[in-house]
Amino acid sequence: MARKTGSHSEITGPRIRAAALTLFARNGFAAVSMRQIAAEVGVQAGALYLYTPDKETLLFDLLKSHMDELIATWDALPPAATPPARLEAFVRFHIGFNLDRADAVFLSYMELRNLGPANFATIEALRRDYENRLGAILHDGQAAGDFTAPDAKLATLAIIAMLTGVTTWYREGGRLSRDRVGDIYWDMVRKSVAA
Amino acid sequence: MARKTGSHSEITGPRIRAAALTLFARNGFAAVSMRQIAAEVGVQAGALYLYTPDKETLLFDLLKSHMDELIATWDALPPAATPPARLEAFVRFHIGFNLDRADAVFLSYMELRNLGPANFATIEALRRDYENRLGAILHDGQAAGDFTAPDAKLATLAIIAMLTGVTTWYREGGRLSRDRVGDIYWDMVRKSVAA
DNA sequence: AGAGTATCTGAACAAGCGTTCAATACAAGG
DNA sequence: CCTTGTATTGAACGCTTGTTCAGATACTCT
Repeated sequence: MARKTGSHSEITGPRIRAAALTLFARNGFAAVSMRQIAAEVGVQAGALYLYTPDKETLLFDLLKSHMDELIATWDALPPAATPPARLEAFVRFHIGFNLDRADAVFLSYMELRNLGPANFATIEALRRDYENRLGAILHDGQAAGDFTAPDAKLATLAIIAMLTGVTTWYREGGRLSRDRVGDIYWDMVRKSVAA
Repeated sequence: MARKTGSHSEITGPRIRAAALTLFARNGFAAVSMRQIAAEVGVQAGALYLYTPDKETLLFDLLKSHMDELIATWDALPPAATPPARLEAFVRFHIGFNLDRADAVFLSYMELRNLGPANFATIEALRRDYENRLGAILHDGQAAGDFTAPDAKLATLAIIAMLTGVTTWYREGGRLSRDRVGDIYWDMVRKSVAA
């Protein structure tokens, strides 16, 4: 027997990626087997190879599309007028976007080491690309006298680390709403680079 | 044949832990085999079980002794007089200690999921213990009017995430010295919770 | 109705996994 | 020199791994 009723490529493909994302984030790339992913989708392991050439590429595609979407979504937002307004927008955007995709964020920061050199370089470049958008805001604000960061590059990395950390503890329905978390972090970021 | 010349338990044990720490941090817990660890030490896989009951316990022992040492080292420092001085000491201590143990720090934040529930709870409790030391500083400073953090708990997590992030990019012999990094981060932290 | 194609199964492959254990080699003490 | 105990080997255990592929099924188009 083969081919279940009503099964289609356009359905199975996304389901495989979704299952892989969740399982990789929860258990780690190396700890998850192709058979586990297949079972989650309700399919045999062999069928996965209709959708990915191998396991590493499956991970890479997840990371790459996450980074692409992160950058594209930010770039699609209308830029605010002043550097402080742009910084506030960045803080709120980064927290909100990452909270919606906690699994992908965790993967992006933890499983890069399972990529081959070429794939690793691709994801690293995208990450730098994104960080540079924050770097540019800080640079512009410095030039305009809005900010005083002793080192723009370090401030970029420090702020991103701080914001990304939200995904490790935030729980929906907890003590604080997303907006409130955004308010508090914006207050800290604003002051940390204040002139 | 068995037992190489001059090999002793007091030497092999630490070497196993050191090799496991490096390999786990570099490749991930699940991706590293007992045979790889043994090979790194120059021993057969079976010999590892003279020093650990199983693979998970090996990981747990690494994480536990790291957390114990982190807390003990901080507690052994003479407490500074005022909350701002204590905060500065914490910032510089956390960066310095973690830079010396980048592998262990990475493990502590990434491989908790490979622990069973009991071991997981133990490490989590130690982490909270450590975070509470920063929380107490912020609380005291708030009461004394030195700081204005909108939410002490969030400020704690934000600052720790920011400081721990240093280990992901700092390279010895790079553009900035450790002290300079400490200066810059202290400046940002100080302002972020300023009254 | 029949042909063709896309989708999936189920078994197989060699390799590697964590772990156990009898046999063995060495070091130390008497 | 001989015994005792510790440290280690090397083979073996049953199981799982990523990946391949011939064959079977269901859908689509003519």
